[in-house]
Amino acid sequence: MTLKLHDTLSSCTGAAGGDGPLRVYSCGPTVYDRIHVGNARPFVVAMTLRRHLIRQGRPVKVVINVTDVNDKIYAAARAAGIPSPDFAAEMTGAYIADTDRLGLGRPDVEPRVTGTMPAIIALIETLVESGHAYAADGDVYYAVASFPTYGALSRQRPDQLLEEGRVEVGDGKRSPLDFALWKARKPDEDAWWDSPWGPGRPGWHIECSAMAMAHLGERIDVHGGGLDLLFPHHENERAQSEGATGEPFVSSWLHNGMLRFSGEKMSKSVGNVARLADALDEWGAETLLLLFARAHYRSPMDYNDDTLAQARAAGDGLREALRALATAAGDGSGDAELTDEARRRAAAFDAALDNDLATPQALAELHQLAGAGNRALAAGAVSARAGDVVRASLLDRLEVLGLAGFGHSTAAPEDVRLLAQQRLEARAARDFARADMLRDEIAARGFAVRDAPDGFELVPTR
RNA sequence: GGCGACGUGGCCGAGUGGUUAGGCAGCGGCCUGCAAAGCCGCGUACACCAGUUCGAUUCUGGUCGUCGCCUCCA
Repeated sequence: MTLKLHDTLSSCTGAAGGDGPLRVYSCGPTVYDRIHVGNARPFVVAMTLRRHLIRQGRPVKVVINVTDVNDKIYAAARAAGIPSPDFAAEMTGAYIADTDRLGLGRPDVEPRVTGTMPAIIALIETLVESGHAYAADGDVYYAVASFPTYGALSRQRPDQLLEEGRVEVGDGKRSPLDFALWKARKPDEDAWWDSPWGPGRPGWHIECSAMAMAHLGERIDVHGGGLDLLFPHHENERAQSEGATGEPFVSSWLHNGMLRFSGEKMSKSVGNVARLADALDEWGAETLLLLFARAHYRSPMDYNDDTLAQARAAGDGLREALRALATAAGDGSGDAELTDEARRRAAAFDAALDNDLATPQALAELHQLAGAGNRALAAGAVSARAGDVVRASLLDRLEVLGLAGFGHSTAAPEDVRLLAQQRLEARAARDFARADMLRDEIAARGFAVRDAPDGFELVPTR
């Protein structure tokens, strides 16, 4: 099985990675605020890829950085009245905590800009020495004209960009297209580092080149991030990295589509954001993960109550199937057919993910298996043993998507069981008014009661 | 204006030159005291206009529309 990914540079879908661990770098957040749901998408994509490969025993190394020095951080810290390093540390902690709640685990390395300063400065020095960069009054700029294929990744033409005249003209810049690798310290900036060019801090793009190379080497397999980072961020990263090494930097540039909120991109600058933590509070990790998985990572996707409710409903179906399989006690006449289908669907799930992380299709395989299980179960044809096998195979793949929690069932507490028992008795006495009242009471305590041949079943609501 | 992505049934979302993706919602039925869950049945969609073809949702050209980037942005 070969992993194929779509590469933005070539706009082709092709084999990703060779021998050795798949080296994946994905642009993480700038921690000037709590992250929103859109910020979580590249994290989910990278971690899904990681989990998919790990489940199959294929080696992978995922690096997602944290940008903890930046203009916006200075500004936000100032507004909050605390030192910017403290502010950045606090927000970094919040980012870790928020993404932890998704239940996808952590990347292998999560480097901070502030912890990578020597590598960043060394990379800038290399670029200066090789003529790709020049110093000017304590700033250092990348000379875009020195990189012939600048614009190839984002399909921008340098002459066209210049014509637009929208690029910022810096004081010491030779060309308006040039961008800062190092920025001299400004008087009100309370975090800075010494460098050959004087005190200051790195520009936005150089950090990612340095961190990727520091942890994955000069050539990496996959570089991910939001489509909105394509230009200028990734274009500049490519120019820096390849300028420094003279070699191709990335085999597959992976760009995820934007989340749309009310028809527009969810973005802090637009102001239409839903914080990840709030979304998790309201909908839970599983519904959010399912929402992401239901759309291909490159497609734009709508984030709203309707799409979330649909994701939740789809999840409920899988949850039900798992619950039912756990209670299988049939004659086993359908075992062979069902376990065979489970094998086929599981393989198809893997193949779908190998095909440019086609999560909607992968999910469809699971839904089909769930349906097959329900049908066989309804026919009383599934033995307890086969039920377990199929259930385990379903959970095994759901785990890749972070959805193994669908298999957990909350046992009803004693008081709820007592109410259900009383309802059973009321029904036996044909006191249906009382039975319905007890059902409402049970519902108020978070459980749905279902009649079963041998009594009742209590299922947690949500 | 430049560059790019995309337009599939009520919604989400695969896919293919001629044969049912799947899910959710909806309707009818089975089951149930009523439900819930599950099962059975039901929708012939592919933006528009031309062209190629025996045949196009799938190929070609054009039109329209949506979104993104071109500026901090996942």
